[in-house]
Amino acid sequence: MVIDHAKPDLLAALEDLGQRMTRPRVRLARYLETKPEAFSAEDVNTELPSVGRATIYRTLKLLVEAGALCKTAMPDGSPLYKVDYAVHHHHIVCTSCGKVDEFRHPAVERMFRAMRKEIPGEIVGHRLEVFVICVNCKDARGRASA
Amino acid sequence: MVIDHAKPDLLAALEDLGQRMTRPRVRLARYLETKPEAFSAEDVNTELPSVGRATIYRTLKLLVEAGALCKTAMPDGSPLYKVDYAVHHHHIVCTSCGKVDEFRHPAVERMFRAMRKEIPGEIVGHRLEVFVICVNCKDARGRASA
DNA sequence: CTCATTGCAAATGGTTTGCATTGGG
DNA sequence: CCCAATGCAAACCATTTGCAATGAG
Repeated sequence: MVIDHAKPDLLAALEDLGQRMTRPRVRLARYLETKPEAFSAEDVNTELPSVGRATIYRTLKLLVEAGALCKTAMPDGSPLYKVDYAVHHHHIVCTSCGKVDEFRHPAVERMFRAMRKEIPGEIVGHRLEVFVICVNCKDARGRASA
Repeated sequence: MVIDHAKPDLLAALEDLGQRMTRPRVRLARYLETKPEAFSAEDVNTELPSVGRATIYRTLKLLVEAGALCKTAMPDGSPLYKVDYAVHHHHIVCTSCGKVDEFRHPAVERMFRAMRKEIPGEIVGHRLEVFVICVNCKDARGRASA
């Protein structure tokens, strides 16, 4: 059910939006494509000092609009970005290490179909996140307290 | 499926947490109990000038911990509070007027049960919001463009 | 009385903006 | 060339915090 990674193409996504291929954007795209894990805007700002903070925020927003990146959030609401590997999915966020996995499950689609029929008004979107302590973090705890 | 309102008791919730019943807290609780709709912390700060901003933020946090208030968010992530009327539920947020309804649906519980079996790691929480254009807003649009 | 709580005002921190400069097409 | 895009620094703004004064138990 957890979805395997596929190759993203962030530059193509920007091109689709009719955006110019500037040097900072290419740098950002290349950098993000190497990132298997979720990250915050500030992470990028720290790890990619050759691109200005404003450009990072502006480009992340573009990439989310383009559907190449998705924006989740920790339980406290602080935003988390992740390169988008699957068409339609939701997120499993480890509250301990911040790792984000994508998942898809028939029960989820079933649920939304059922709700669509019964909720008054027009459904325009949704947000679904599952918070976990991932197996790695769980193991680490076991070891620490042993 | 949309849940009907019942009477909340915010003061009791604070008492359960072993908190003192101070004047500002009583004022806040009374005020919130009259609010049928969702609100932001800043809304309260504006509409209840007799209570300091810091106390408002501190008390809202307490009430969320106590389970008397729940914290949702708009699609852009800006937080929204709402008096909690049902035991376990999720939210339908109108992106046009900000109205928040509570709902509960067997398909939702089924979905989480199914996921619990298949997700690696221990599930510690979740977030589910459905964004809609509510019937009122839809009507208003129809009238405007007619 | 004592210590939790308050309220102010200042600090914080992530995000956005104004504007002169740069560089892609 | 021209205008979109950049980068810096300042502005923003919701939220948090330090601390002296207050008041609940």
